[in-house]
Amino acid sequence: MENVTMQKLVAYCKNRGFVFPGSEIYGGLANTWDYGPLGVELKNNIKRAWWDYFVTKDENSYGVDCAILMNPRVWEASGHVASFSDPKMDCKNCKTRHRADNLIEEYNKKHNIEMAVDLMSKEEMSKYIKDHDIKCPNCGKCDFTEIKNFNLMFQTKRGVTEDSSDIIYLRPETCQGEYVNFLNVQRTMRAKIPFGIGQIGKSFRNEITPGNFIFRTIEFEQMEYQLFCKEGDDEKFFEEYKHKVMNFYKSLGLPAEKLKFKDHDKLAFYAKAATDIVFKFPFGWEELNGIHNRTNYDLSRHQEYSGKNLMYLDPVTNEKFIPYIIEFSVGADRLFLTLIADAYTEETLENGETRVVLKILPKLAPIKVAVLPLQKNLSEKAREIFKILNKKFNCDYDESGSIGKRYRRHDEIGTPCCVTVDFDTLSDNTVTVRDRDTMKQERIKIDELTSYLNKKIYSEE
RNA sequence: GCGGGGGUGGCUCAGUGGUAGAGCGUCACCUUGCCAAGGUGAACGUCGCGGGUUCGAAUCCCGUCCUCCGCUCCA
Repeated sequence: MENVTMQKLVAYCKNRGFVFPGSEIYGGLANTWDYGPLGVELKNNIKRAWWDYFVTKDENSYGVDCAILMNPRVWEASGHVASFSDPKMDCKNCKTRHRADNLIEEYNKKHNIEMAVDLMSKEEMSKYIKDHDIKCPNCGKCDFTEIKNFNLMFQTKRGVTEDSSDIIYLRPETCQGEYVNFLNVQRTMRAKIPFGIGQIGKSFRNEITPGNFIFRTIEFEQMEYQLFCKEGDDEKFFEEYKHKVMNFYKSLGLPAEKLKFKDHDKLAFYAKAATDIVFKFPFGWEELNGIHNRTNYDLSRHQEYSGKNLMYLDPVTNEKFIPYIIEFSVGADRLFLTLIADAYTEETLENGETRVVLKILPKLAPIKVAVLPLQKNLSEKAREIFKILNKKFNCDYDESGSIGKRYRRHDEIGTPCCVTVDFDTLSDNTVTVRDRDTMKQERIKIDELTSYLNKKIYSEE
């Protein structure tokens, strides 16, 4: 169980209908993945659990669902246009990669030259490097490839004519939608600070090196939450939410020993404090969830760039101020991987055989109940029961193969309960309910089946 | 982006220039009274894609895409 490899997880996800490589029949498209029939159920359950926990069941939280395409000025205000794009080039001699602007700045510093490197075009930078014989810091040769701009934001064009002024971006994070709607939410919900806005939606990043299956992809779904609070309360809420978020992951069944906090060594320019919750993936401890104290940077910038007043008026004290923001963010895809990696289990049975079990929390399981006739000539009764249960639960009906084989099939995809119909069912209206984890069986009356399963699948304790 | 390995039925792979294979899985029928039993039969491949060499290419050459490992990168 400890040595589950990524290779195994990818194969499992593909073979069982959780996740397929994107555009597979055309040879694929790197770092895109499609969720299959079981995957989409699991992912929806994960999103629902997050939404319930942070938005629906929190009195001071509101949800939004914002447009992926936003006015390009948003990304100028956020800093993405300026700092999400790097001029990169490779040394032809030693094959290392460098940022052209950094090399020029270092050179200028050494030679006491003052100039605005930010304003140089890539052609100018190339020429400058050649003219001044700026050398590769790794091997000492001056022999570079052309400079390429790596902009981590995907661009597209609005309008039918191709004009550079029509460039718009696919959002690289969802939170700007919450910021620009801060006043709309506050006004319409008559919200008082502190309050929060949550959003689940797709984001896009032209990552240079994505990888590790769905851990880092160029298109991904974020679940982000912004708490708006008063300056001075920010540190208190930062601490409070760190633990609230950690408790959420534990409530999904993730073990404490595979989760820990990790403070950032260096902070992003907008942040006052940043802590990650990291998870022990098969490829090491990596970020699952980020928590940031973004100060009033975002709303201040939007106030500056939009020219609109984004001050909050405290109705009690009549103070006016720009709220501080505590943000936490997790990828739905990354949480999906986390849960699958943790739940995937290969178990050795008493008879020496192994079974694969997806030990996922029942409420997250893609299929809740499987209805299985012991033999095919019991299918009429079994289908009757299936029809009753399928109104309430995501159910599967399976009559092919031996009963043991069908149990194993459902263990493998995490189905918490199997309902087996046998000949006694015809006379006494009871069925066998078999538990995924313990493999134990109970005899339950059909009348009581729905409430029995409901309790077993959705009870929190 | 760089270096190296790889791409053949759904999966794991064999096949070094001469009629595309195996195991597992899937489906049908038989059998089967609770934890991957067995039998019979069937379906599924333009060998990643494009071009070239050749009488003939899964096999040799070129390009390209995808993938794995390492580096680089990841406000």
